[in-house]
Amino acid sequence: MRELKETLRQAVKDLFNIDIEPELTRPEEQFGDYSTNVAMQLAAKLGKPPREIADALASKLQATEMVSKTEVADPGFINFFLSDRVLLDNMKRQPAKTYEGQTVVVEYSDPNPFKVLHVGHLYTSVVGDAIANLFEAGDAKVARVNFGGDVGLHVAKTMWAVLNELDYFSQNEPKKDIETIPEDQRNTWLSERYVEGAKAYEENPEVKQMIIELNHRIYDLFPKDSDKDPEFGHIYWTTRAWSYDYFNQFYSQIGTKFDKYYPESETIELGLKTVRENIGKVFEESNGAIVFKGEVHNMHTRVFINNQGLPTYEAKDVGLILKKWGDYHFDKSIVITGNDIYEYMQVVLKAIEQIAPELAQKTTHVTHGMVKVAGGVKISSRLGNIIRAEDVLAAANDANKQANQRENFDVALGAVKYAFLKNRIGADFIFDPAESVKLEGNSGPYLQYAYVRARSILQKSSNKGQLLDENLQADERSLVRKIGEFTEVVEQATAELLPSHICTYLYELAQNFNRFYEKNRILGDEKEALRLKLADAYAKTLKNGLQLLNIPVPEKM
RNA sequence: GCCCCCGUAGCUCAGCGGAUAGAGCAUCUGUCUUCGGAACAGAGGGUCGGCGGUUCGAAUCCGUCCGGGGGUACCA
Repeated sequence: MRELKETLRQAVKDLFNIDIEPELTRPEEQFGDYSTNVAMQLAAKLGKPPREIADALASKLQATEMVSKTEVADPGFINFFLSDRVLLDNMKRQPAKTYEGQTVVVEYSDPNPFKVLHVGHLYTSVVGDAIANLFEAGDAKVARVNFGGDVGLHVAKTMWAVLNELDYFSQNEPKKDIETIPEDQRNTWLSERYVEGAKAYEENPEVKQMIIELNHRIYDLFPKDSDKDPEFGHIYWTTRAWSYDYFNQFYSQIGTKFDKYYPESETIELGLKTVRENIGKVFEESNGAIVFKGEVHNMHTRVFINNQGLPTYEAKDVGLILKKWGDYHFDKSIVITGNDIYEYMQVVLKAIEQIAPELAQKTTHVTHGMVKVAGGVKISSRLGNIIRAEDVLAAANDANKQANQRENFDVALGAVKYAFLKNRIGADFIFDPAESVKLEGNSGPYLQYAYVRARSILQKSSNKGQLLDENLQADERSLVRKIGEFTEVVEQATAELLPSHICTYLYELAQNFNRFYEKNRILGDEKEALRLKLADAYAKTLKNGLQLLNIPVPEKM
């Protein structure tokens, strides 16, 4: 409420000749629509009791068009009650265009080709989508990007097992053709190879050596040229394509769409070049490797180029940040990852800060916790004791089907997404697929259903509703007040990078409406016109909010 | 050892400097032949991990201790 803040600032200036930035908060409903603590802040400065200051300010602010009532409460809160007119107008507000003209790059999900998508990928995809959407709501130009390791030791491990499976290490001729793997099994088959390769790498020194050599051979395929190492190249490029197909298919299933994939292979050249150019300035040689000494910055040392001359993840990340900059010239770059790589990223960003300070300064690293699945989802030991992303969705879908004797993937997906999003980003949390689809209480389906109900009422009437009657009764007023908070919540969620605020708000909003709806008629009531308008504003807000979270909004369930 | 994150009701989590600490689930009690009840109303249940400090005011900020998780040179 910019206007109210201005009025307040002016009043403080007039009365006490002090310039302050007054704080306006949303108090509990009983206390009013907005509240300020300026009197407490000024008390020490003025040497007066806060209550006295509050009284003076309140009487000065008594009668304005916006505010119908001002109250002072102990120890010195000033509470403002908005007029019904203003409250009704607030329902029409749009989120502030805080990021107009800005470009925001959001990187998330980041699965590695040749490996399986697990719950963690599902989680960061959901959270990343929501954060990206929030910035779009603030009018930013948003690029959703995805970084993944198509080169590196994990790929070499997979390729070893692939070659082994295709008889490349035996005397048998001819070798098996990669294309003979049935299409619907390809991705699982490939993920199993990774687990196999990783195991062999640990257990068999001979294999370990082969894998290390394969790693070089993979790097040597780049830059891409179909004539390089043709037989091996064919297998690599074919299986790599399988992985990206699988990713795209999965993302489309959950309604995610990336603007750009950054395979690690595309960041190597720039990463290596940048690190090498800065040896002696930022990086130094140590035991044959190129490292960044973090200790002077109260961090730890990390290797950027290993003693075989290959880039580690660190050098690739340097390349990635520079690539992103070249592609987007972003105002803000957000990278969402698990909190296990917090310290790692601190070091990388510190290194980049020495090379391109403005890029480090524009980058925000959001770290999230681990999703611990409570039960009801199978754990795949063949794929390395992980919970696959697709199994989580399947479990939610089954639970929903059982509870409702009917399949509706939108509901299952909404349940999972909401269960993920309602938690504050940061700490580990437990996800219970059965609980999330229960459709009661604070859940995605509750909100979807709330929307469906409201739409159903609206569709029964040809009356579009009107705001003729501006005398709101208590529960009408409460609903209007809540709807009007939406844009503020969106702005806060964006600024704090916390979509969970939207979840909390939407649930409170739906409860508010359900309470109203329980006690009052809409259709056929003498206040039908007003109430239809409220129901319409409510439904639209609910839909906007769910769409911001990228949760499906079905019209019927 | 050093660094980072987490510890709020039986369980899962909100709240992150303000007014009696909130919700969902679970337990118990009501409403109820619905504008779609996947709802609504109510009850019980809390040393906000412990101890200090800062502040008019601390679950929230700082210090310290305890408990859990993660990171700490050629993995990502």
